[in-house]
Amino acid sequence: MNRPPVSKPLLAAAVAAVIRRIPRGRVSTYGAVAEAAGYPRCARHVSKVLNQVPGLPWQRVVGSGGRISLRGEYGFEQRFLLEAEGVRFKGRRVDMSKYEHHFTATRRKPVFGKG
DNA sequence: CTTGTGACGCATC
DNA sequence: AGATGCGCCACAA
Repeated sequence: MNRPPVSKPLLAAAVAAVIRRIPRGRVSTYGAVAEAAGYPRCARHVSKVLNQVPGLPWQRVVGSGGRISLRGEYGFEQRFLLEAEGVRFKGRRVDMSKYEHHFTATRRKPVFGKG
């Protein structure tokens, strides 16, 4: 199933909003952020948003499996910032079993009862 | 229109 | 576990 081309501003806003929901000391992945923002398979765009939108907790977005995608100095910077907020690593990867943040499913339908 | 590129992700060797 | 290939998606040349 194809999807029409994404709208840049909408994607940027949605993705940025999702990234802002990642709590301190937690991480998410490019793919998961894209999906939670409503743009599955747009992982590559997430990195672009991280680049263009200032003030985001950019260090909390890592590659699948907890890998640091950034190369060189920026890679060290990201790891440093994450460890500074308590995220532990297993080798070169974030220990995702402990630190991956799972977004609460976007609720599209009304909920009855206590909701 | 074709080709190359990227803070991606998954399958395969 | 590390290296490669290929699909993905938008953009620049």
